[in-house]
Amino acid sequence: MPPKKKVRKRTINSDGDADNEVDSSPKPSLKRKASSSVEALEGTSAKQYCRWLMKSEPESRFENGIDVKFGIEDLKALPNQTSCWDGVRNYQARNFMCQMKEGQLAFFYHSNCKEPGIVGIMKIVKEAYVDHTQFDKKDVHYDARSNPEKPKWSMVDIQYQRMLKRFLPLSELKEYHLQHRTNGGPLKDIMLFTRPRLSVQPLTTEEFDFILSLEDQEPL
DNA sequence: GCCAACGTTGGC
DNA sequence: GCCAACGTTGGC
Repeated sequence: MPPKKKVRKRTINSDGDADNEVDSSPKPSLKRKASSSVEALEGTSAKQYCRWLMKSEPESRFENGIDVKFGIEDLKALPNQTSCWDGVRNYQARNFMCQMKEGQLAFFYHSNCKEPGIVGIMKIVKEAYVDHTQFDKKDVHYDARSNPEKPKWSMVDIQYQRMLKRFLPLSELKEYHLQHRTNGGPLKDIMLFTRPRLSVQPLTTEEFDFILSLEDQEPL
């Protein structure tokens, strides 16, 4: 088992079923099947997702008396700088995690904090497997409706890679997003703003590369 | 702490 | 299957 962490990951909800998707989003485009191909992943456009953005809270916040804080510094401090990304309780987010392949990269995003934004890069080191915290009554993300015979929730393991050369604030990403929406550009459809509450989201390589290039640019 | 957006639940 | 009520996310 990877380091046990209290990772922040979001959301509670329930129902559904185990491994086949269930995607409650009323949203038009994303309709996808559980695990399958990258192809299945993206609704209408032919975008390929092989990069990710994962949110976690770097500041203390107590849920049922348990601190859910888990920032990039916490990840860095773990043995192997590796952790499981447990606690995701949203079908869309789970389904995206199930699409992740070993070796792919993800941005570590700090949410619900003073300075929300992207702080670093991590790598998927273990593909989706059962999130044991769903059966742990003491865990913040315990899900009484999940059955061990048919677990509902999955997680992946991720490993710290590096910090970005500079912090990329949400506000700056938003400016680019708005700009690109008007004039065209790689961030015009980025889920960070089109699906603001999704805690695990895919990025196209264009989106990922553009964001990464910002670390060498002056802040807006 | 507020609150908008939106996902989930459950009555019908 | 609709939809109102409720709960959560997360920026501000």
